[in-house]
Amino acid sequence: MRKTTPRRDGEATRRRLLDAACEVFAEKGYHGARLADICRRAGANAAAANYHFGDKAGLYVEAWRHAFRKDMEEGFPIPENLAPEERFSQLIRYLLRAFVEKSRRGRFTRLYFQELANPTGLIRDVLYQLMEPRRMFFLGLLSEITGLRIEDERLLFCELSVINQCRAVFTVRREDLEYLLGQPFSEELVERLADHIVRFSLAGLRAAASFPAP
Amino acid sequence: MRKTTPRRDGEATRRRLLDAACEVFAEKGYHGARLADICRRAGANAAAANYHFGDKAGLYVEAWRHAFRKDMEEGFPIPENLAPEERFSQLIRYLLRAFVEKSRRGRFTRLYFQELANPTGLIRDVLYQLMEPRRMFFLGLLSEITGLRIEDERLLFCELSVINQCRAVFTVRREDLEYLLGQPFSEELVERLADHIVRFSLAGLRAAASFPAP
Amino acid sequence: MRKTTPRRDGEATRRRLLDAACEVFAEKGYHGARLADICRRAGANAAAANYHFGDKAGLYVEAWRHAFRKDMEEGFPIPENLAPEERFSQLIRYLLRAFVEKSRRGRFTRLYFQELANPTGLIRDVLYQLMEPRRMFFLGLLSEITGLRIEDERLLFCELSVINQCRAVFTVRREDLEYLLGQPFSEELVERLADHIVRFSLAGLRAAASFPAP
Amino acid sequence: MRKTTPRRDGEATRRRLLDAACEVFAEKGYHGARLADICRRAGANAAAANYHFGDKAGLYVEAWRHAFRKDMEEGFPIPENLAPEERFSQLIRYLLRAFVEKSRRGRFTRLYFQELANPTGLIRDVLYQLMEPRRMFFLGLLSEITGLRIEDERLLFCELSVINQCRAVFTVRREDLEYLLGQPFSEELVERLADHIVRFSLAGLRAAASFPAP
DNA sequence: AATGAATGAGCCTTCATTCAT
DNA sequence: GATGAATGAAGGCTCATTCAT
Repeated sequence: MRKTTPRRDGEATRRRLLDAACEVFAEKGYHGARLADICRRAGANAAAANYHFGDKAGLYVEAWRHAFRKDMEEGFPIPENLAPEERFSQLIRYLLRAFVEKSRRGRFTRLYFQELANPTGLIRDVLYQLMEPRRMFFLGLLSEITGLRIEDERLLFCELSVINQCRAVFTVRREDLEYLLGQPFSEELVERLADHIVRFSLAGLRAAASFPAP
Repeated sequence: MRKTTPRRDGEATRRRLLDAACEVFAEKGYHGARLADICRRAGANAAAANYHFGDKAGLYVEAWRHAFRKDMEEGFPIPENLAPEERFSQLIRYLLRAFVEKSRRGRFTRLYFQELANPTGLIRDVLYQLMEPRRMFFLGLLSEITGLRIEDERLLFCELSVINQCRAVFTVRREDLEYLLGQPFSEELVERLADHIVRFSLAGLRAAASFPAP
Repeated sequence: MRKTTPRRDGEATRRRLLDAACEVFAEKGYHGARLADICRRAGANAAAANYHFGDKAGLYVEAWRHAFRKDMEEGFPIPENLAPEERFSQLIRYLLRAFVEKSRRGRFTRLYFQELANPTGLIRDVLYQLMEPRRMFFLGLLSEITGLRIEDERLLFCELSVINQCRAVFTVRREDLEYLLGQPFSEELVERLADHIVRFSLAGLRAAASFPAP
Repeated sequence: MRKTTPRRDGEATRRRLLDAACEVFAEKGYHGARLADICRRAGANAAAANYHFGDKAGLYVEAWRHAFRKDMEEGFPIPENLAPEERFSQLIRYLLRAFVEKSRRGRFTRLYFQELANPTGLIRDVLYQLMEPRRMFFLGLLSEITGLRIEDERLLFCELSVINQCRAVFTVRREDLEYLLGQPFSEELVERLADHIVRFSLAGLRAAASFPAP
């Protein structure tokens, strides 16, 4: 059900701006993005962004919230009754597929990795606070697999190892990836890469867990 | 053999510019770096960079060559008679230490990871051609460990997995890293992280190798 | 008699806008004042000012009329049976106190001196025509004291001398005043300054009167 | 004597910019002045100001220094062997004449009163520190005349009274002045006004001095 | 009567680049 | 060989104003 009368179309413009901002920020990063581009893509005046969001930084933060909110509503579509390794496997696939998808969720994930690659510091609060549940979900999963406690440095190292393997797919230019792998980019390639990361990481996790704590 | 009389001290200025460029590009990335900063740090006029290298892109490419050349002359200081796993271990440590070091080699490594994080496309040739021997050295090592051939997709995936684990240290902001790991940054932390990556990756490599080819 | 039914509460909004405009214009001057600030302070939409008054200049003129009307209704609360020197003394004190007061009259006086400091030319008519009675009152007082006729250049010079001594209090930044006088601002300070201006000016008036006309 | 080779004409441009800045700032005040106007009037590119002075604020400060330096070099051309009242008289005339003059000194004085009318806070240091000798000169003169010590509040009040009488001439619009005085502006008018201020003030000074300290 | 939304003109500033010396 | 000087393009932002409802 929609509102009977979406107050004029301010809401619509705002949304178009946010959508455009997500796309452009995800594509070019914060500094690379041009406010004019975003407004043009949203079919709005160059001052529209400032009207709705105060300034570029404000738009960036709201774009994050926008992308994140949509994403969170969906949640991880992972059955809870599976073995942790299987859930891990599905999670990795889920993450990597987001890269290929043109969906809103893909956009969010790219936005996320852009911020990781070039931190602006603008959304530290949003990033940390809103990501915390996701991160805890992920750490919990790793904890189940390894038997290590969440505070254990070894577990946190593992988190880094897994996450950073995934990051590559989002931050390397497609043509560089193609060069490195010696084949054209394809959805199947991403699937096989996801398989690899799962195998590689599950073995790594076990090895890390079997090692004595520092 | 050198030229008998390097014209005036143009050579010296040029070198200072290259050194400064390496530092600044490594620190801020291509787009974040300001030509004026580089020239100031080199103790040269703001127009010096353009005079010597044509434009910003030219300076960037030459800075790469400069950093790379210096780095290559030194080569990997890894004894060849060790077991491949041990050489792998030393290599990872060598890479990560470069992050902490203020040395020229540290600068190069940071430059490298900056380009990975924000590819400019400007140094594709330099990157690929000049990196090839390094990359082959690394792939050869992985091949020795896994028994997989260099063309094998599984091996290339492994390369990605290992490299990208190392990338984090260079591209994540120090404060974010401290947040994620829940402890202050220190050289010892980097050492333990290197240990982790070695263990995690060696297990991952074995797992990847034991899997049937696609 | 009022209109029986002031259309809706348009009248109320209009008045709130005028009040807010007086305050902000008095505080920041014409160019320093932001239409948005005024509307916000009036609890109205940013377009309200233009709706009611056409544009910024229109609002300014009306704000003047508004402030002035209120002020005039009250009139100078100075007993007419006192000696002219005593009335002069009370008038000066009355003016300077307006600076300290948060009252409507204080607001008007600040508005007035703002216009003197940075003439906009927008309210020349209002300023001259509406101020004329006040000015005549003041000139009459000076005439009584000096015995000079109102058209006498010497009297007009005296008017300038007295008025401009008062201006300082309104147009100098409080911290500058504190610097110049070497003491913190206080109501007592203003009282003593008023005393000084009265003494200084009465002596000056006499001297001016005793001088031969040019 | 000039430098043999004024390095290119950078110095010249810089001076033209400063001259233009003095004029425009003196005319419109800091906020009213447009950087573009200044550069255009100096026959320079719109970015030239930023090249030479960093930003608008920097240009403003330097314009002050520029105007002030020239002014200071000349100094007050007042014979020291005259009676204090006579020196006072000459000083007041000197100040007011500056308004009429199109000379550099006139420009400086207008700049000064602009800042008084609309303090930017940017040149507080310049204003206070560099003005201090002038102010001390003036206070010393008032002290000689009144016999009051420089710290005496009564003397400081007198300073305000005299200075603020002079301010009017600089901050009131010429047409307003003509309206108030009922005659066209002329150099002779300014001379007579100066005479008046001298007489008015000397009487006021004596009166203030004869009054008991608070 | 009043407002949310949108716009466009104009401003300051940054930065790579060019030119004359 | 090197530089001081200067420039133009472009970006973000502010603010009064207008439009449709």
